[in-house]
Amino acid sequence: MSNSGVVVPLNSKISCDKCGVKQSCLGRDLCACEPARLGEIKGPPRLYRRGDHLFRVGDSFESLYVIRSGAIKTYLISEDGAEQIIGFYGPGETIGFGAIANGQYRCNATALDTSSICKVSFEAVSRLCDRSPDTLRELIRGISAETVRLAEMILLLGKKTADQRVASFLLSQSGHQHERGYSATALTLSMSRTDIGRYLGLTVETVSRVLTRFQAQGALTKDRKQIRIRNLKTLRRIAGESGGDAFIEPTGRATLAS
Amino acid sequence: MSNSGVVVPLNSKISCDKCGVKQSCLGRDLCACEPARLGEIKGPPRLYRRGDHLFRVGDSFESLYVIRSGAIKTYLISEDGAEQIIGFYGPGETIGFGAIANGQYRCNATALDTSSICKVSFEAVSRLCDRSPDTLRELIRGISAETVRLAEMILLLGKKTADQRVASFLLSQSGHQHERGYSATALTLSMSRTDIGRYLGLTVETVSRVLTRFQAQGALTKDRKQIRIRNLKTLRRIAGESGGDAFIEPTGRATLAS
DNA sequence: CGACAGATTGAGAGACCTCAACCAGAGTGG
DNA sequence: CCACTCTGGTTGAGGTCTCTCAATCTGTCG
Repeated sequence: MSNSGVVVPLNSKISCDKCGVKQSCLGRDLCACEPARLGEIKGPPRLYRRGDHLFRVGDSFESLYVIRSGAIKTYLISEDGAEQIIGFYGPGETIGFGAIANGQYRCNATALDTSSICKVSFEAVSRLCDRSPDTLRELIRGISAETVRLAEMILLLGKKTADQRVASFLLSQSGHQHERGYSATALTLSMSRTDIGRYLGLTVETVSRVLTRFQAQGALTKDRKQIRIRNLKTLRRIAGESGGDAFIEPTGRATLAS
Repeated sequence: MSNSGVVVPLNSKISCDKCGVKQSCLGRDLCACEPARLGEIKGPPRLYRRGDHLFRVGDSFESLYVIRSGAIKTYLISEDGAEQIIGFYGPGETIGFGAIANGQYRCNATALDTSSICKVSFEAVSRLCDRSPDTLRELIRGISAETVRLAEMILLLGKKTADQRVASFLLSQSGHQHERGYSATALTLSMSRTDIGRYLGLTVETVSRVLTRFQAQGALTKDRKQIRIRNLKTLRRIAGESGGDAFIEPTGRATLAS
């Protein structure tokens, strides 16, 4: 796109050097290798507002998107109009991998919050890969990791109860926030209850009820999008993760410590 | 299938030239580029019997596996021991992508039938990628396509009814068989009802009941693993695919033609 | 303040699961 | 050849987890 920075209050001259997510950005070496053509291969971070779309199913594929800040969801729409969220993504993560295969984006991507996103030309990344094995390895590892995440999502949707799904989701959020240097127990969710449901294959009401029950059981406290985990071990046990003194009643629903 | 007509005693000298799936095999150019080291980078096809494992979760990653013939399933085991099948794979398909990210296989893979499989050293493929952009593109496209398939699976598990799941599954099988030059309506399933259930997030009983109902409705006839699709359009409508004169009752279950 | 979207809570319904019995075909061994 | 076993598939009855429908509540925004 343009380097002129009209749309965006962000400084178009922001250097990749100082970017907070550069260590996980596929474009980082592009800056070093082809600084003169930077504008061509990797636009300046653009700002998306809540609800803005990065791309939609069927859009022709040009770029991967690297998230500098904010939160993005990707989703599919079923024939009868229902929305299934495929993933929530945050700073440092890259989206758009599915489009590589056939030149079209295969899901929709929209901002959950105001987000700063770098568009990275896939053509440029490909070129870079020819010379930089590191970049190539990073790209392939990124897509590979995504397949693992999706497979685990399939396990969750295919086999887990509502309690397990919500607990797993919270633990996952906790992990991500922790990785990014935030508290592992004081979560600030960027998505609505509705979106949590659309992600976990549950209705809003079920999500709400489960959270309420978790709160009643002392596993967490909640206030809108602020979730404070009070008992990580309990959540782990409910989620069915090992390491949480896992104990699942043979008959079904996970039980809390008596 | 086999070039020589003999199923078992595979000749280690089998040439990639004559391989039936060479057009979709990542290793195909390895033969041409490094024929002298072929045995090192790409073993001869090995035969796996029903139930044999190609790899398990946690095994250290060395190779991708290209299916020459037969059928493979990949699966995960949940904390409480339930098996969720992630995918069924047939001739020409490559598995093991998830292991690239962190050097360990992240799912289990086992043969559903006697299968002929080529192990392709990932290290060798990587090396080849440095010189062959085509191979690289193929590798990346393969993984990318897998993320798309997994995302669609998530949509199925998160949003679809048992009827829709089974219908989608049958249509998918139909498509694959058709691609491979077989009938699109006379299906020979390589997996058990139990495995279909483990794939679709349903119990065996539900799968069985749905198939029985489809048969009663004239959409198909079944005999063990032989499924003959009698009305493709009806199946498409049930699956909720466009192009099948889609009509879904607002309240829920898809209806058949009256 | 009124309108509105998001979240919560309740009551009832339904799709799928669980438990259980029964059946069919493929081996196995006497 | 015929029990016998065993695995996989089908069918039935009943239970329940989650959904649907609906009402209420809360914080936000104009």
